[in-house]
Amino acid sequence: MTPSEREAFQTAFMAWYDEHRRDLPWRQNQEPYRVWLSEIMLQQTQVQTVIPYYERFLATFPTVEDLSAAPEELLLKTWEGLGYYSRARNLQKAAKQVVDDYQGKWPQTSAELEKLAGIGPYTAGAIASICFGEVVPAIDGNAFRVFSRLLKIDADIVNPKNRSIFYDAILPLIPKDRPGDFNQAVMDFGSQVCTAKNPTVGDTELAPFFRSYQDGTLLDYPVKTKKAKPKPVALFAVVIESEEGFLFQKRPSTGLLANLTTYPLVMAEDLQDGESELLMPEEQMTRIEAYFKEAYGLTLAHLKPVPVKPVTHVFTHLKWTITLLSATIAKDSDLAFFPGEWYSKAALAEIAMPTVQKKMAQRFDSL
DNA sequence: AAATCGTGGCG
DNA sequence: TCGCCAAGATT
Repeated sequence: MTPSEREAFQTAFMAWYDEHRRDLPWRQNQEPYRVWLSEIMLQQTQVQTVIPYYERFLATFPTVEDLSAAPEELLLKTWEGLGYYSRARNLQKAAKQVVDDYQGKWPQTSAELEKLAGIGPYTAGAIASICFGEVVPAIDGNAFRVFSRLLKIDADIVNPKNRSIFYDAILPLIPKDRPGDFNQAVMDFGSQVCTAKNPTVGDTELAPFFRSYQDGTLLDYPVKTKKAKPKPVALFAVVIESEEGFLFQKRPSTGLLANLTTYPLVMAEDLQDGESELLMPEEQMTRIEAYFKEAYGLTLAHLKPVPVKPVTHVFTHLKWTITLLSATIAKDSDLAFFPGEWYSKAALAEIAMPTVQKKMAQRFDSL
């Protein structure tokens, strides 16, 4: 873009923002704690989903000090259902960093912000520009879409190496007096006008600036390679009830659904010995009993299928199909080798369960 | 550097 | 039902 072109674009773009700017809870002021929290929640998550979580989280943890001192159980419970749970753990790590390493005063540059847990290049740019006026791009999916279409940038946005191409293209377009507004304008324009499907760029004053719109190639951008589809995984969930309540399993502290609680789960794959021979239902039940004995020292009784449809749940890279079983165990069973415990209905309300567990419970309760 | 890590909405 | 998408970061 020529300098005069660039200036015309900036003027039109900021004018669009001044007229169409969304009024969002995290835009009430520019306190870093509030902006940071919103940016973490908004990673890969839509505004509509985030709003109620944001309000609840702020009410529960009003300051960075409150968050740094929060019990993990309450932290996860407040995050329950939002997904990508490492965000919640990193949120508290970063809160502790701010309190302990920065004496409760937020670092004010994108470079320093990136040292905090869970803050990468996008989030650092967003906070630095919005809260501290740093002239730096905040390159998210919206930015990739808007600027690939504006400038007809052919670089594959999936390849991290290409991020610098966008960085270099966007940086000179940022008005030096309004970097935070510019980045937020990109988000609003990207999510309301320059959308993935049914974009309406042509209805705005910005249309003349969009090179891809001018030549009818708007929908050819951004260029991105396709992702692999979720890999199918078969599991069994064993619903075990006693006078103490239900037996729930706490997942490991790393990996999928880390630290969350579900019915005891067994991957069908872990029941096979050698080759991928399909097991008959009878044989599967026998092996599940053996598995509980070997892995946890627990003896299952009355193991049988629950007569409901299997529960399916799609993650980013996995598709779970879960067959529900029910069983009992002796009430004096030793749980020393089982990573979980009995939960009464009241106790269940206090702990964080992933959506897939809620689905399973709902399916089981539909009997 | 490719894989991992949730969930809800929409065509 | 399915594929794609939504304010990415971490390993």
